[in-house]
Amino acid sequence: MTAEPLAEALVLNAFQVMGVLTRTGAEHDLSLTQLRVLGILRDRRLRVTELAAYLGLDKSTMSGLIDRAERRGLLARDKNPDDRRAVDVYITDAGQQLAARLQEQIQRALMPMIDRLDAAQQRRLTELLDAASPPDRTAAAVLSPRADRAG
Amino acid sequence: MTAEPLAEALVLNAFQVMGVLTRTGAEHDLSLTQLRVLGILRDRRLRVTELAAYLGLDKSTMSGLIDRAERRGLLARDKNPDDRRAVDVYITDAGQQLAARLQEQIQRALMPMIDRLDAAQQRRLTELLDAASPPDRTAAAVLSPRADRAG
DNA sequence: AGAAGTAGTTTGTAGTACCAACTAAATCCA
DNA sequence: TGGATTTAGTTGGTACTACAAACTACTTCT
Repeated sequence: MTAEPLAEALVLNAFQVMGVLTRTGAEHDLSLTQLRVLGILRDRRLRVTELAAYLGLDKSTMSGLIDRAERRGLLARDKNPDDRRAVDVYITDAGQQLAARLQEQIQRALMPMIDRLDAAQQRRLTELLDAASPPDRTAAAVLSPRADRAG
Repeated sequence: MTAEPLAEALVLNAFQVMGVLTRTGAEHDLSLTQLRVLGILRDRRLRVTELAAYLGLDKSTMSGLIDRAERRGLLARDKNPDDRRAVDVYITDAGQQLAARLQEQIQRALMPMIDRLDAAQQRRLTELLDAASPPDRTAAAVLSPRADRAG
């Protein structure tokens, strides 16, 4: 009782969307985190620590995450020429292709939800979600590159 | 291009909400999954396999999850009297209290998002999210008990 | 130049999640 | 009825995720 119904709806909705992301990732043997990494690096080259900051993870966690993605040929490391302690991480062509395929697939998988609304409702929902979103740059891009610039 | 902006908004929003849930859970040493288990069992007593089905997890995963929650005194097991192969899982008083506290905390943590909208917008967003949600009973309750009955 | 700080990796531990193999109990069927 | 099959749950093995602490290499500060 007195439960904030919008909070309820947001949480329920988030679980549904995360379910889509998790299942889509799983089809390609990617965890949610790996999905985010791929999405973030789609249009950026970042240092290990920057990447960790985007994801809110420890740098030691990033090391392993990058190792495994690198072994799969999705990401690669480069020594940073300006600061020789630093390591830049970037997405490979194979990673780029996979990211594009994931984007399509995620959009397709979200269509059942989207199609329950007519065009006007879709526009309105988009507006309201955008309005509710704090301008938070740690919220990772997962679909289009630059998604997190929109906030 | 041709990127579905609503898909984008839904994903971004989902990450923001999941961030809140993850952080709130972490404050109490609960993973997202444990959070969901607690939410689901708030008003239900389920067998291990039913619980696994709700969460989309393997029953062997459930065993471990329940073990750890039981060790912490949040859940308990009971032999099912009707089917002696089956094991019922239920929430303890301590678990119930923790779940209530989590609900409050999650709602509070979502307020920054909610407060960006005025009352009419909040109502509208709730309606649209509900309208977009497929009537999916595997989408778990996390806040109020019975959240998943609303769909 | 030496001290302090920063970037990233490595190591160790715990939790999550799967699959395959197993035990115990229920159901099927013949 | 009584053995074969199916179902419920646990156990054991493996891989990934994540953190903290310790460590190396490099940079920056004084």
